[in-house]
Amino acid sequence: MLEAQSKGSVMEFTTEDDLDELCPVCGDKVSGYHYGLLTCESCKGFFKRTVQNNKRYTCNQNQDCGIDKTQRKRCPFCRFQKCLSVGMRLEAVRADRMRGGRNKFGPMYKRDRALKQQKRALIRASAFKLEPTPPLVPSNHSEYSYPGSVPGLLPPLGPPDYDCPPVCPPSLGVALHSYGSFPAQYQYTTPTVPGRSIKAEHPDPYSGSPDSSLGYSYAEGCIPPSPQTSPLNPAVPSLVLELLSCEPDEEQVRAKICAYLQQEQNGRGKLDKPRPSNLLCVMADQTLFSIVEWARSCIFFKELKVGDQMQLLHNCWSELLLLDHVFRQVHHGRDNTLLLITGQEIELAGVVSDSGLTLSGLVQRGQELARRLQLLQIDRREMACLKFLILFNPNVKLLENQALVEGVQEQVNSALLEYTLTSYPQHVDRFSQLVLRLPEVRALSAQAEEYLSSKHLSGDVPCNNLLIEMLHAKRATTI
DNA sequence: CTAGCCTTGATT
DNA sequence: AATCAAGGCTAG
Repeated sequence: MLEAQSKGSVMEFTTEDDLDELCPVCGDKVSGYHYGLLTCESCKGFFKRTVQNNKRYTCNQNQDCGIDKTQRKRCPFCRFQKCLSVGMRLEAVRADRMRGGRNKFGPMYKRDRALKQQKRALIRASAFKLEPTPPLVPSNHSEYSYPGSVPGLLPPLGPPDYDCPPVCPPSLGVALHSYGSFPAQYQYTTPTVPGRSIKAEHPDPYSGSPDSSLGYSYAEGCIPPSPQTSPLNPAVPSLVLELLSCEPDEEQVRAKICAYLQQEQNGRGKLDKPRPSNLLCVMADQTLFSIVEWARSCIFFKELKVGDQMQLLHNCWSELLLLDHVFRQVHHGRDNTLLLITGQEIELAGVVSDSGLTLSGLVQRGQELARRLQLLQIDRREMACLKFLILFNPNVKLLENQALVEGVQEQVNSALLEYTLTSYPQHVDRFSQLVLRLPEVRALSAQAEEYLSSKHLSGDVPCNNLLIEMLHAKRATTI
């Protein structure tokens, strides 16, 4: 506990991992991530046996038996119900019984870890400063708050240390390829699936109905009373959760960009101070890199050939960039300052007065957009969906795999619709309120591109970078 | 059946 | 080479 006093680095003691948590099914000791979440070894085995062998149980009581470490053996029916209700994933049980390797939940586990760690850090932080203010963010829709946005605690642009001095080659092609070419992703061919209705681990993205992604059929009479998924989400469509799990870790992105800017600053002599506009440009450029990184690791997107990926990104990079900015302002929740991706705040009034008419107009329209989304109390799931709707734009022509793009657009659309209807039933036109923002995003981003282009032509934006490359590519390829 | 321990193998 | 979540094995 001595460490905590010297608050040199928050990341110092990441020890005492998640293994001290309790199994959400029975409360036993957790042994790792199993089928979607942290569970104990016995519930892992139980879940596996049940799904693999297509077990059907019945409850002798009222289907509400308490499940704990000592009683878990008593009623397998209720135990399995509990497994499902806490979120264990049927899809993670492999239809072909292939051993080893990893499945598509890998990134989700990673993200979950990061979140838990972040939460612990927040708890520690608030424990040390005896602050009687419970919530950071009034909105109870967002599951996490911005760590960088704690007012008055803005770091001086210097994250701890570490990794990747990003020697970024300013090319989308390189950025996309640096992944290595995607090996048509391993898919477990499911040659002989003995009469079971469980989908393979890697279902074809658009083979089935977007809903009912749990292709598990309950035996007659064993249907759970009403899957009131007890603790958290009221039946969030699984696709929405999937999209949410693709979201990058905000803090990591921030740290990376801060590190880059810091390095950049050290690189040039202390003499010439970079003009603010220049700095913003570099910041935007790095943000764009992070967006490309997000995209290429996204479900569906990573199935596309690099050519198609480039087409899609060329089409929507500025929209995604704009949306990233706007979402940040939504969370930030102050209309007199802008929150930058680095965590810094700048006075809105200053921006407006210092910049030309066009730029200040753009900024203000961005603020307007943020305000409307804020009034809606848009949540992170919805944000994730909107990003996909922008990325998978079926209007982009000449794609090799047009069908996937159209399919994804459709699926995300209906998943978002379902989500808004079930999670905000009192808010009937929420879905259209959300989707109607997209044309605005499109229009505003087009204006921003034009502005950037003019600045580039007049030599005011010296950066030779991804930003500019995208600008040119779009002009060349979009229809 | 249960649950602890073992083997696998893609990913990092 | 290490990781770690899948599946497998087998006493109790």
